[in-house]
Amino acid sequence: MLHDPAQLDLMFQALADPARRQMVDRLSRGPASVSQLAEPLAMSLSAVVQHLNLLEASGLVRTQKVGRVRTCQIEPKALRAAEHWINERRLSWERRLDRLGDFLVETKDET
Amino acid sequence: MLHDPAQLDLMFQALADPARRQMVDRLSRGPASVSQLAEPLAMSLSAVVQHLNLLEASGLVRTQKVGRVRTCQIEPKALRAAEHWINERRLSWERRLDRLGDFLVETKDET
DNA sequence: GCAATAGTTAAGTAAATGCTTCAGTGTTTG
DNA sequence: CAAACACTGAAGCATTTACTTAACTATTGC
Repeated sequence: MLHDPAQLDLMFQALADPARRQMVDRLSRGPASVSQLAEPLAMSLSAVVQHLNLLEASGLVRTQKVGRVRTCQIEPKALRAAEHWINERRLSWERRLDRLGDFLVETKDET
Repeated sequence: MLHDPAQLDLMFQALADPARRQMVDRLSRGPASVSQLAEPLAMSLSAVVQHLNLLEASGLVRTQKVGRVRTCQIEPKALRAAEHWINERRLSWERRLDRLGDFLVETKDET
């Protein structure tokens, strides 16, 4: 479910915005309400709610409402999925470089 | 230089687009020319060049022109920077959960 | 019950994004 | 040298994005 390309798309899209990354950063230090998330941001509460909805749709953040306050937390599984996508590509490249290096070493003294 | 927030911004922005991620994916399997990058994509070569320029500006891809062909490769250091950003936030959250778990275990038999 | 609090929703708008086409620029190849 | 090749750049356009304001709905505290 987390590796389906549509979800991955939403995640990277969500992480593309500085305000949303700041929200994720704040949440990485612990849960927060919508107003707490909004506090350091130079925009209306309404804008923050819209960002938060994107973050939730992407799976990066989970929220639950108790009374009138919505408490938000990070969903580490989603973060891990994005991390994993990048990591696989990087490793694929680096393994390729390693093989190339091996080949060069092997052929070095075959002149 | 890679951890400066502006560069990180460009990187996540670059990774947000599916076509650009597909290009990164292709490049993770080895270098490619602009036309080779364009081949699987359902858009004009010109559009691909525009995506490529973003990828290069973000630091994720490095290119060099020899004759009339521009050869592109992944810059693993940049990928690592994006990876690192996500990883730190996830770990920060998970460490917090661990401490919380420890606390609950420690307090359990103090009834 | 009536404020104040915490958030939600809708509508509008300016700017950014992701394309397209078209008219180039250098570079090889026959 | 001429034609094909591999891009490149500018202009234009439709859509999406990131906001804003304003009106509204639930809670909670006095």
